[in-house]
Amino acid sequence: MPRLAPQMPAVLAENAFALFGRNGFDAVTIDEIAARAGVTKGSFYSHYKSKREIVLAACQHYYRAYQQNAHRAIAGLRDPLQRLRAIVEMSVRTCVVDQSTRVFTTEIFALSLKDEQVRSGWLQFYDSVRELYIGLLAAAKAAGQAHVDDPRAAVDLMLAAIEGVKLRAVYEPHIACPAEQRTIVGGLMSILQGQTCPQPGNR
Amino acid sequence: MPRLAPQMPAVLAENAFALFGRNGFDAVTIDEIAARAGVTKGSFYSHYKSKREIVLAACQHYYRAYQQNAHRAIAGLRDPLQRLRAIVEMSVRTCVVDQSTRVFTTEIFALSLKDEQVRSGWLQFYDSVRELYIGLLAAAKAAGQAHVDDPRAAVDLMLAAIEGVKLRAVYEPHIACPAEQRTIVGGLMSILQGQTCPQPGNR
DNA sequence: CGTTTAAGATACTCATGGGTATCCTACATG
DNA sequence: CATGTAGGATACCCATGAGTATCTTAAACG
Repeated sequence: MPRLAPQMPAVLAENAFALFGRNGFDAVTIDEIAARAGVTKGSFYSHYKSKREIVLAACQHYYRAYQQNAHRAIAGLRDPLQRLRAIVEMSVRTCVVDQSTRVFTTEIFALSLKDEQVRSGWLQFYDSVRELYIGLLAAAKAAGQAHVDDPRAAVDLMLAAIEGVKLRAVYEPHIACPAEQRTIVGGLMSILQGQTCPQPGNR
Repeated sequence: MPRLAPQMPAVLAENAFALFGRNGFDAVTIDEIAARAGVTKGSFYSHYKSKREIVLAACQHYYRAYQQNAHRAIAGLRDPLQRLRAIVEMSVRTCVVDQSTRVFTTEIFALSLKDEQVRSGWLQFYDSVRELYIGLLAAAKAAGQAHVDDPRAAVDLMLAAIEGVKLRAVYEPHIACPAEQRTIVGGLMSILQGQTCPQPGNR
């Protein structure tokens, strides 16, 4: 084992993620990824054996970062409804407001239409997120803070709405402003809680 | 003006749409589009001057088809709530169930991240759809069939949910089954009507 | 202190596909 | 019936970027 490089695969994956999130998968070349990580194409291929592999690695990088954010967001909170709201707010903040995340996930959708492994990776990630939400919602319901019949259906619909809002943000960047964010979080929470639906400004 | 070809641009656009909806923009070559329309690349370029132009034409083709479907769906109906429900059902049917539409719109999202004209075209389309929904919802509200405070916000959230459901359908094809469709339509309607939220099976 | 080994650099190959140059052909017109 | 014109066909160019072959270098190890 020669020089300095056990962390090189991770460094490449991070840089690939950053570039993919700015320009999309196709527009980013191996040379760019390698250059951004401070190496050349030759050594890139001694860590990853194809472009597809670095794409998969970048996806894993994203999934891990999301999970960390999620658990950090609810770490200090005890109240079930507060925990639910905190994670919804975190999702809106990172998924909707951050341009790079929007681009990256949009690319994942496009690619997963053609690549089974990308698709199954996303599905696994999505399932874990869904289960997390269902658990939080069930706890809120048990505490009498939500009145929805079928937590699973409510979570599915709410997650769908988040994805849709994310797409809309591509076209209407004003969604990123705090007031809009609050409206969105309110609408999403009302889907989860199962009462008075999208009425802006229900805190 | 020589032979038979005033309809050639439209023929090319239709065939391009079909291929794009199956394989995505990048994977489809000009040769394929031309061949499917019964001509060769040379004559393709006498109708469209770049690949980008045929993509834009295919988008217009899609937008027009959607509008036609929408107005056909509500043509014979008088009751405001029925009209609203009919168009939601149509959207779920064509957007969520049809694989080709899913692929095509996903590609539009990915491309509009990079192409201003694609983005503004979609935005215009989206606005017209939104206004249509808002009008229908306002009518339903006036008839006492919906109780939402802000129809615009409700429509935005509902449309976001449709987009999200469409993406989910890529990963979970069982969404296409009639029972799931009914659940989804029910959830979407409850967002619009502004009462008891996602409870499966509310007709 | 040489030998091994793998990270890294350099310089290629080569398939792909968008775009173009050019020729052909049929129809409309005078 | 000649001629101009535009749709259509054929053959080509060429930029791009993934992947590879091969050389170099420095750390680890006996």
